[in-house]
Order: sequence, then structure tokens, then C-alpha cells
Amino acid sequence: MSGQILVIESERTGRRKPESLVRLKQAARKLFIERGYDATRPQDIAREAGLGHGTFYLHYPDKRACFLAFVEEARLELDKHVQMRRAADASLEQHIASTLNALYEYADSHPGVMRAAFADGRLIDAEGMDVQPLLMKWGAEWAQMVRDDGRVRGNAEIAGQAIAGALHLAGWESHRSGRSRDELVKNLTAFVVRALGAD
Amino acid sequence: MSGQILVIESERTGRRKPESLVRLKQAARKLFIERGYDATRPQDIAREAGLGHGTFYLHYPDKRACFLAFVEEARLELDKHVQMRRAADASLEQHIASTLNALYEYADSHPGVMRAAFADGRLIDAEGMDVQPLLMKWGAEWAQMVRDDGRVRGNAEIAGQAIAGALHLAGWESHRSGRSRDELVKNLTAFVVRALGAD
Amino acid sequence: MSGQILVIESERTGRRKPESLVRLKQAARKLFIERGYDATRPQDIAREAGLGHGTFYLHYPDKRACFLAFVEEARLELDKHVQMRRAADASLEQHIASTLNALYEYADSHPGVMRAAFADGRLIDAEGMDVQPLLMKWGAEWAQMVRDDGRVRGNAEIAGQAIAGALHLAGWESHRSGRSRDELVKNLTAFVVRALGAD
Amino acid sequence: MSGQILVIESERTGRRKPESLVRLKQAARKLFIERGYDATRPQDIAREAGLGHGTFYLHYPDKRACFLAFVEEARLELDKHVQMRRAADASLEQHIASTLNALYEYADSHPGVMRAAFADGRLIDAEGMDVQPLLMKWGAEWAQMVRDDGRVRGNAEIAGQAIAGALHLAGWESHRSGRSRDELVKNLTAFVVRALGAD
DNA sequence: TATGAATGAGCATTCATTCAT
DNA sequence: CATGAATGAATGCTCATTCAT
Repeated sequence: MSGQILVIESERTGRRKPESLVRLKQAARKLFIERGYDATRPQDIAREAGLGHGTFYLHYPDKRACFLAFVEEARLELDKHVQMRRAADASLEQHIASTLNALYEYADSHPGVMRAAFADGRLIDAEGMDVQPLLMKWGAEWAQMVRDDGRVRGNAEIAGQAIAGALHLAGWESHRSGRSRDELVKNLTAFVVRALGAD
Repeated sequence: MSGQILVIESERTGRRKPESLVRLKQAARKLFIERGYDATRPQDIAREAGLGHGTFYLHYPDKRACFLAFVEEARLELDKHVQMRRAADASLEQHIASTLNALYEYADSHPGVMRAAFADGRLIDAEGMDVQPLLMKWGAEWAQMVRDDGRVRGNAEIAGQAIAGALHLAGWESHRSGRSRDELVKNLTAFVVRALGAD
Repeated sequence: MSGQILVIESERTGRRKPESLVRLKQAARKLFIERGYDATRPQDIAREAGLGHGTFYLHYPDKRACFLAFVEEARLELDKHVQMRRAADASLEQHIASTLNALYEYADSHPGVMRAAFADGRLIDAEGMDVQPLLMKWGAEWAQMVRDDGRVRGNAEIAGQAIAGALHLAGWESHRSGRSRDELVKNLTAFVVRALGAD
Repeated sequence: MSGQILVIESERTGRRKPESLVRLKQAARKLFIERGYDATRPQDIAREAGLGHGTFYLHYPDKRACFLAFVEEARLELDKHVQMRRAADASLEQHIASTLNALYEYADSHPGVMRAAFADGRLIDAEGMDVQPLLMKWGAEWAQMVRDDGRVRGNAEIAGQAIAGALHLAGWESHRSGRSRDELVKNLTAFVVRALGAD
């Protein structure tokens, strides 16, 4: 009898804990996207996950941590998506074009994710200068790309952040004004390629 | 003497109404910069202005309107500053360099203003798609500049927004990492000049 | 010069004071009817009357007094209306029938007045047991009528209040359920006539 | 012993939730009666119940709902009281007399309940035409009684509402003027019996 | 591990009234 | 008589978090 209990328990400790966390993650993602950070209560997330309110605090110290986890997950997901879609061995221009295409493709097919995730800047600004906002992490990745390419002589970090900022705002504005993705990608690719000083 | 009284009276009747508004504006600016939007209550603004908190609602319909007024004021102030510092008749490169210099000079000498003001995107996203966030207005101005210059063949709006986004994020990151303004301006100027395809 | 001033002043004290009061009365009536007591602010009344907010307190000590004045005016108006429409020399039944007809005719042609006015019960309940609610005053009038008729042997006051209460609730319910005035008057007349014990 | 624990536990889990609701109900009843609707804040009710004020909103969506629940409870309580005291098999006159006696007996022994409860008309008038004010529900019950009796040929609904209105206002006035319950009941019984046309 | 009842600091906003002009 | 800027007590309600079970 106790053996059976042990088996059940080991199954539980082995799988049940992660399971509720997974459900919380999914629920959090859904709600942060649908309603935004402010309008999403820990209680809502727990309920959406089919769990009690208290369980939320078993997995996250607070609401902020849960949101930042969602943002980080979104970042990794986007990274993965872009890396898969990106033209591998190609000219810089083709590389950038395919990257931007993948980027905005993801943004289109995951409406709300980017918008929700970029809201982390505010949270991070308020406390925790040690954490980097999503956009800035993105900028750092572009900076690395620039460094790897080796053609730009200026400060790669500045260039990387500039690119990230450019892609973000131009993308947002295009979304608001209903511009086509093609138009956006074509223009931005040219913009970035020139900015990187293709000499 | 009666003449003086008349003057005083006309000054008073002429200024009593705006006076409290002016004080509210100053107080709001101070607090929005120091504490941010969320942590600033209408009550705090009124108290900071030495007024009762009912008075706040004599001048603004709600907290949001007060904040947007602050943002707009900051935008105009920055515009004015940049226009005064900007090299007038000069090459595109010099023009951009002086603009960026003025821009970051303002940002340095008014710490917190930009950071606070850019938070409007969140407010505007929530409601009121008709209002444009500060950063996007800024992008529109750059777009106009690009159009006026006439050298870029692509979509000027996209280019303008891309520039604004680039300046914003690169500036923010530089501020966080303690980079010198010169380094930032030099690199960004080159970045933007190249991006605009000065061929 | 002082003569002229005196003339103007006497004209003013003779006519101007009442004028603003009259306008306040009209405005108050309009707003109390349209919006009810709670949703009507002294400020609204003054503005509707084309006067400054402070002027309100020149004529009424507070909002409550203004409302009670409105109620009293409505009561007198209804009284006058009923007295004019009422069959003079007739049987008790005819007398009552014509009274009820006049009553509900007024209620129909002045939608909202009765509803607004009856809200005084609450105000009076809260403070001032000395003032009588409109409905009770009305009951007292019916009591007098009963006494004058002399046919009822019981307590006239109770009968009067009972009649007033009956007319009020039956009228309100008929209004809510969309019953015709004729149906209401016919039935209530019979009800009251029987209740008064026409032996 | 473990059996006892089980009982306690099941009692606890089974009652913990309702317990705070019961305390809120009692507190609400007390305060609505003592102070009336406007002067009673949800916070006061919670404090009176020995609970935090957030708990109030765990059980009621808002103050209005709490009040309407109080009114409904009072109505049921009164109904029960009247049904128990009412003469069962008797003449119409005896039936009515006993009903009125029970009615005013309740009103006397629960001072303030009726007064507070009748204030619902105002709340219901403002919003929710679908809900019926207490007094009108009462009228509907009298209407049913009239219909069941079968002797009145007119519109039973009008008669029922008229009776309810009569009892209400006459009762209120008698309370204000200090009339004895006997006097009131005797007169009103005769009034109602005649009104119902006992021919 | 899981629960959900309980908490109370906190917030934006309203409005009857006053009083200096 | 008239004004309307100023006031601040007061209100209903929310929500991140805790903790006894």
C-alpha cells in the first residue's frame, strides 16, 4: 500500500510539479498577450491554468517574475524561428532580408506577442537595472552579428542597438498604418544594408 | 496708486486661472520624471503644486490627459532646443550630426524627461489609436526631413521611423552603459548618413 | 448720479433678485426631473440657469432646500390642476373619478415630475421629521376630503393616507406595466368609492 | 477520535466559506437599518462583520447587490412571519385583520427594517427595470390573494397594488404620528374589506 | 504540493460648499 | 448681488500577496 503510494508520489514529484508550471506558463502567455501586463492578475493566470490562486506563488515569486519569464520565452521562440528561416550562406543583403522576413513573419503570425513582450522595458526601468529589456537584448544580438561580419568599422554595439530600434519602431508604425510586410521588409533591408556601410 | 491697483487686479484676474494650471504643470513634470506615470497620483501632483486635489480636475479631465499634456510639452521643448542648436546651411552629414548632438545634449541636461515621456506608448496603445506616441511623432518628423532632402528613393516614412527608433534605442543603451555622448553621436551620425544612402 | 443709482437699484431689488431665483427654479425643476436628485449638482442647476455657481447659495441654503422647494411647487401645481379639472357638484363617485382622471392626466403630461418629487421621502426620512413627505401631505388632503364628506365613520386620517398610498403605488405599477389610464382610473375609482363605504 | 476530526474538518470545509457571508449579511442588515443605504459603506459592513473590506467583494459584486439581498431576505422573513400568524380558515375580514395584525406586529418588532427595505424603489428605478421594488412585489402578492378570493370583479393587479400602497403609507403615517396599532389595524381592515367589495 | 478565503493598502475621481474678488 | 476657482472629505472598488488548511 505504501509502495503504491510511493509510486504515485514519485510519479507526482517527477511529473506533476512541472506540469502545473507548464500550464501556468501557457496561461500566462495567453493572458499577457490578450490583455497586457496590467490587466492580467495572477489569479486569472492560475484560474486559466485550472489551478488554485496560491499555486501561482509556488512557481513564481511574484507577477513581475512571471511576466519576465514569458518575455524570455518569447525571445527564445523568436530567435529559434528566425534562425530556422534565415538564409544561411548568402550575401549580407540576403542574410538581412531573410532575417527581417522571418522577424515580421513571426510578428504577423503571433499577433500580440511582440507588443506584450516589449512592455518589459517599463518594468525593468522601474526596478532592476541589471536586467536588460527585450529590445536591448535584441540589439545586442544584432551587435554580435555586426561584429561577426566584420565589415563595419564603428562601434558594433551602437550599430546593433540602432538596428534593433529601427526594426522595432518601423515595424510598429507599419503595423499601425497597415503597410504591407513586403514594402516594410524591402525598405528596411535596404536601410540596414546601407547603414552597415556595404563597401 | 489706483493705477497700480488696477494693474494688480488685471494681473490677478487675468492670471489667477492659469496660475494654478502652471503650477500643476510644473508639479506634474517633476513627479512624472521622478517617479514615472504609475507612481504619480493626481493627489501628489496637486499637493506638490500647493493646491487641493480637487483643483487637479479643474484643469485636466483625468490623469492620462495630464500626462499626455506633459509629453506634448516635452516634445515641443525638445523640438525647439534641437532647432536652435542645429546647423542651418550645411551638408547632410553636418546637419544630422548637429541634430543628434542637440538631441542627446537635451537628453543629458534633462535627465528623466525622455524616459518618462516615452512611456506614453503604453497609454496610447491601451486606448486611443488616434493619438500617436511621442516616438512615432518623432519618426514622422524624420520622415519629413528625409522627404525634403529628396535623396532617398525608398519609403520616407519607413526610413523616418527607422531613424527615430535607432536613435531612441541606441541612446537609451548608451545611457545605460555609460558611453560618451561623442562616441554615440559620431557613430550614429555615420550610421544614419549611410542608411540614407548618401551616394 | 446717486439718484440714478437708486432708481437702478430699486429696479434691481424689485425685479432682479426674483429673476435669478426664477431661473434657478426652472433650471432645478428641469434637472431634478431629467436626472433625479442625486445626479443633479447645484453647479448644474446654476449653469442651466445661466448663473455662476455661487449664486445658487444666495437663494438656497443648500441643495436639499432647493429640492424641497421644487417638490412643494410641484405639489401646488398638481393641486391646482386637479382642482380645475375636478367635477364640482356631483356624486362622490363622480367627484373621485374626475379627481383621479385629473391626477393621472397630470402625471402623464408631466412625465418625471411625480417620480422625482416622490423621492423626497428619503430626504425627509434622513433628517427633519418635522417636514412631511409629499405623499403624506397628499394623504392629509384626502383625509380632509373624507372628513368633509362626512360619510365615513372611521379614522379619516388613516383613510386619507390609505387612499394616497393606493393611488401612488397603483399608478406607478400601471405606468411600469403600460396599463391604460382609463383602466386604471375606472378600477381605482371603484376601489376608493367602495373603501369609503358608500352606504 | 479521527472520526471526530473528520466531522470537524467536514464542518469546517463545509462552513468556512458561508461563515463570512453570514456575518456580512448580519452586519449589512444591522447597518442598512441603522443608517440607511447611502450612509452605509461596504467597508463599514465588513468591519462590523469583523472582516477585511476586500472580503465584502468576495461575496457581493457591489454594494447595490448586497442591499438588494438584504431586501429580499427581509421580504421572505416578513412573508414567513405573516403566514404563521395569519388566521387560516376564516372569513375574509378575519383573514385580512389577522394579516394586517401580523404585518404591523412585524413592523413594530423590527423597527427600521421596513423603512430601510422600502428604499429599494429608488435603486431599482435608477437601473434595472426588470427588478421589482419590494412594495410592488408585495402588491403582486395581494393581487394573487384577491384573485384567489374571486369576489372582486375588477382588475386584481390594480386592487393588489392599491392595497399594498394603502398599507404602506397608512402604516408609515401611523408610525410617525404615534397612532396605536389597534386603531390602525381596525380601520385599515375595514377599509380593505370594503374596498374589495364584500357584497 | 495545492488551495482559495482573506486581506487592506491603494487608487482615481466626485461634488456640495466656501470665500476672495 | 454675483462669480467661479478652490477645496478635501468621502466613496466604491481592485488586486497582489499571504497563510491556515
